[in-house]
Amino acid sequence: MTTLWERSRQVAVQAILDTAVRLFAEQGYEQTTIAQIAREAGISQRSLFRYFGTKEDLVCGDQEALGELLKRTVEQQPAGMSAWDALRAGFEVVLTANHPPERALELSRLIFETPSLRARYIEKRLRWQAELVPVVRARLGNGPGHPAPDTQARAIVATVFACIDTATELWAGHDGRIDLADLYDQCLAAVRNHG
Amino acid sequence: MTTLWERSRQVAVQAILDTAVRLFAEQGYEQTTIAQIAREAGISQRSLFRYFGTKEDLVCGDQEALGELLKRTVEQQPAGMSAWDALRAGFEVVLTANHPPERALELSRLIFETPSLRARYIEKRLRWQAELVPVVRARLGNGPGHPAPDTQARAIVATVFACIDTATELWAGHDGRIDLADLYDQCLAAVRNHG
DNA sequence: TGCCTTCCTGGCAGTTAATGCCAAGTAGGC
DNA sequence: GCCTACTTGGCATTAACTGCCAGGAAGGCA
Repeated sequence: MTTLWERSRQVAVQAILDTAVRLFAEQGYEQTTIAQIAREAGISQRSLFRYFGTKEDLVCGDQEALGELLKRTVEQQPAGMSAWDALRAGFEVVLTANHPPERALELSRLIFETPSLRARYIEKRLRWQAELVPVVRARLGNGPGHPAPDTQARAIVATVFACIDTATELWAGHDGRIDLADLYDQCLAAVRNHG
Repeated sequence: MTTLWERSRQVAVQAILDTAVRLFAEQGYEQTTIAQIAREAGISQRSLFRYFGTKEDLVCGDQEALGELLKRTVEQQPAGMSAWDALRAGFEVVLTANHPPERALELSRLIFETPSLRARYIEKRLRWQAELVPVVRARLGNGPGHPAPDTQARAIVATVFACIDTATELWAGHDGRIDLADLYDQCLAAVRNHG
């Protein structure tokens, strides 16, 4: 059994992560080098790259797990529920499963104020966005005219993520004082309510 | 007058661009090095970096000009026009001002299949998005209840770009056989038409 | 306890993108 | 024909990665 290895690996990952996030917050992402993180975390540069494939993964590495959770949650919503409501439910679950709010806020700020990081983050997200499309498509086709369900599903997923992104940016801008789910609802309402 | 300089610069830029895009198409983006492009274009590596700040700019470098055009076009739409229609008009203008379709298709495919390129592209797009928000906000406030116009404007802009992105990806996937503007309209309809 | 397999770790060298610096060249004004 | 402005290319350097190899620790087995 590799239990000990796994456990010490977890500890190491957490220690590196804490060091990295602290340094990023102190001196900015671009100004912090891998060498410095490795030194302060007491690990070799080479091993750091084995834990985290890239520097960006230090910030947005665990997005994959959240993407998986989102997909599963949306799938498990009752069959009658609309695609929009199912996605909204999934978003809610991911929110509660995420980092503690303080840390999430710190990470969000870092991502939003570092253009290259933000772009990478969105790019990663786009990958699991694609996996969500078939799940959403399964909830369409009820309406009378349902032209090009694939196009429809992609557009819906893309829009939901655009709103999540916008809401998160506003949330970080307000230092987390406004409820994130409320902001998301406002964004979606601005888009879907015809004026 | 720096006319001669400007002109020879234009020529040089085009020659480098052609070389780069050809090599990217032949052997892929990651597999092509700056050294190779410089060598085949008959220019020093140092100068190449002066023409194009980064390797990514060889592919999505002229996006800035399009962003400017988009913003100006949206601004100049008649005052009564809704934000959605103004953005749609801007999109249309950008489409016609873009590369010839064949080249645009090649570039789009390259961007969508190369993660680092796509990230860079997103990063650039996020910048115009931010600049468009005040322009769009100026077209709101007409409705009866207009809560948080900033949130509203951001959500609208983000959604429009999400639909542009989705439409472009579908367009590239269909080898440009389906009209891009039509795809965009379908995406937006899927989002805004309550079912 | 001693050996062996397996996996992890660190160091070293090398690649690639990107930046700063400085010397050499070239266009245009006087 | 000189002087200034601007460009170009070569050199050195940095930072993110990657491949390779030697050394070491964990766990199984006699």
